[in-house]
Amino acid sequence: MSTPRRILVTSALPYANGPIHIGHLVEYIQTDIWVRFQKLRGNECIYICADDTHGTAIMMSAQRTQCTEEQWIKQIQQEHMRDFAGFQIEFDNYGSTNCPENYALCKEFWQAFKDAGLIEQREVTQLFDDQQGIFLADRFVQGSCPHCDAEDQYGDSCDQCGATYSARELKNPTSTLTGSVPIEKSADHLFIMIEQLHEFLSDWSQSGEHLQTEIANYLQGHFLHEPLRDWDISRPAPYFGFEIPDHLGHFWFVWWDAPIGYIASTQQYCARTGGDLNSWWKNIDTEIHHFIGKDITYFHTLFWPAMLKVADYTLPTKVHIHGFLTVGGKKMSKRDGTFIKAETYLKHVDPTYLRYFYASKLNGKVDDLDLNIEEFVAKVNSDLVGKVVNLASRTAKFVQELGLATKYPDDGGLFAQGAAAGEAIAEAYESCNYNLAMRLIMELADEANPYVETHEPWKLRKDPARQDELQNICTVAINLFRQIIIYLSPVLPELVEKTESLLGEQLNSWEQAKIPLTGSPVAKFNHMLKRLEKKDLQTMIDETREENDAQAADAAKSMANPPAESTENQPAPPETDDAATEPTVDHPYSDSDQPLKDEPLADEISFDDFMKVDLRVARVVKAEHVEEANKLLKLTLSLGGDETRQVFAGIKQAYDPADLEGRLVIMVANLAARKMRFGLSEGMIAAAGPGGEEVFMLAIDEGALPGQRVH
RNA sequence: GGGCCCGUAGCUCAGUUGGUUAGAGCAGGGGACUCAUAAUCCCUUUGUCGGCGGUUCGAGUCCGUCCGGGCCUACCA
Repeated sequence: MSTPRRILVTSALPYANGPIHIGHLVEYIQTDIWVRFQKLRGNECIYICADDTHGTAIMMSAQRTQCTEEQWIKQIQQEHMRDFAGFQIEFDNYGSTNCPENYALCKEFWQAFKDAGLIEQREVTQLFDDQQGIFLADRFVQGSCPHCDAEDQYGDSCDQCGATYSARELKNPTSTLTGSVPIEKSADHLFIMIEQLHEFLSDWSQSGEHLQTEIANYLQGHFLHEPLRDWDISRPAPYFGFEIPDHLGHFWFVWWDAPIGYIASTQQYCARTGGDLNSWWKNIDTEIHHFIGKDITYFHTLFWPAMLKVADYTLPTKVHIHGFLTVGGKKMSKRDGTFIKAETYLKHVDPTYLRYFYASKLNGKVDDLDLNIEEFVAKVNSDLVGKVVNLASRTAKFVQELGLATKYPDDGGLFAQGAAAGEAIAEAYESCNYNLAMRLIMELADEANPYVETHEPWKLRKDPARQDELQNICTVAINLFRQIIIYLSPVLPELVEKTESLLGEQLNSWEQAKIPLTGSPVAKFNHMLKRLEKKDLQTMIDETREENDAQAADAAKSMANPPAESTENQPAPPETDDAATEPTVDHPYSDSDQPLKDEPLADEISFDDFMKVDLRVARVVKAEHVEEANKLLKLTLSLGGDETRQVFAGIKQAYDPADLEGRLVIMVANLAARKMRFGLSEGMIAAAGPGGEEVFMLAIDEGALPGQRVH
């Protein structure tokens, strides 16, 4: 065997502003599997992580719950660690970016940048919330677009006309924190002139060794083709973070200290275990592997390598970037109950299932991966229960008294074949192509079950003269099972423990899959894995929905000072920053979900589909009762000029014709005419509501003209 | 508008440096078994490999183009 590799592995630091959900878990499970695999192979490997604890959002959360930031992040960290443990994610050290080790390292990196002459001071004018005493990041300001006057736009760009601008250009700006009108205020900021590292970053990122090709292309296309912009690395007080020693009153931006937290957490690991930090972070013989989501790519592939380079630390061997989780083909959503917290999942469903399912979907690419409920159930039950566990469950009890044969019997080469497959499976794990690894392993299970089938141990059992034969058959079956469990052990640690109890043997090395187990006793077989029931998943989803409803109700109660909360980050691990975090203000209204239940959303359409519908502003020039009709009014609509349409609208119980004449409505102008009992209807009026008296027509703001199209 | 990724059986996907009649699992259909968690085993149906054009003796695999899906980013690439 080759000499053991020395490998340091990290997952992105989860932001200490919200709970872990199943989207986060894609990454932590992916990483945990990789780490367990490396350890199983005999490599020296440590898994390092920590909570990311600094920044404005944390400050706001602490304020809202009326505790100190330290109290807040401590509690969140405990929740995070509890949830990770629940999913059998095993860190060698789990720290916090808010620790003395991290501060010291931040200073060291800072000094290196100063020595290299890469820091520059400049004055920046920003909007400032006087009431809160805080500078406002773009996403914390709302106002009207300076170009098209669209209302309620954020401070960076307009989602109506697409214009980009600075927050200071917004008309009638308000702070989303307090609702007050922000003022302009200047402050000094410190910038890193990262352009000076351009050549290094091009070489490093384009070498083909460290990044997936699509990521390298992305960096080239978006950043490296032009001079790199200076990086604003400081934030003026108040800010929850580390104060910059030689610029008191200013703090390092959270993205400075967050990745350095990887090193700080390693340092804690070394202190605890008597190791040497430099042997991990300043040693070209140590591999460094970062696992991250695609949302934080450029922090880890541009800024972070630059920081390591300047401070003279080892550069990452590989940055493994994964996509987001979708559920049922759609983004996770609170409304659908698919925004499932780790905690909620664990109340209803075995974590083993999710670990296996993610493993079966992960392929080492940046593609998003989908959790489909039906597929989830089918895969887990068919593969794990039906194929793998079944092997033990159908044979173990036959040899409970006999134990395993002392000599491994002739099995027609099955075990040897499984042993030979080990290298291909290992390669698949190594390259994060777990999907392939799972397929290769299941092929082995597909060979093993027919073996049992054709040798019919249940018949031999009844014949006292053929007990040796029975023992041999079961020895083979149990060994094939054991081999499969070893290969699956990075994914399913719990199943390994159960197998260890069954066989009275520690399974902790990949090599064990090459040598059959013989002559040892077999314990009483206990159920290893329940079948996954769809109804358990449904219960979990229902509960998630209820949690969200309750949360919305709470938010409505405490709407006096709407908090800026950012727990709704996309599935990927949200190490976060002011710009990347979308502080989705949980809106204060608690509208019922009934209308959507009554009439679920229609299938998605393309833009072109939408454009087929020609909606027009029209003026009601005449409105009359239709005597024999219960629901209909006969309207004459003008599209301007001589263009008029006769439309029968089912709004009789809701509107008095006299009130309608003269007002503007929205009509579907290109709908095929329809012959009705009372005449021809040449279009429809746009309105909402269940019907009867509850019909509400669309109104349009002053200034719109009949005939104008609605876009 | 630009960039990247993707488009193979009903579903999830494999298809190695282009090479013979395109595969697996699941689902579906038929049969067998009863040790096992209504698990297992055997047999079995299905594909204009998104469309078109090109290179080649030969293309799912290379090139061009178009259509469709996703993501990223914008009057910069």
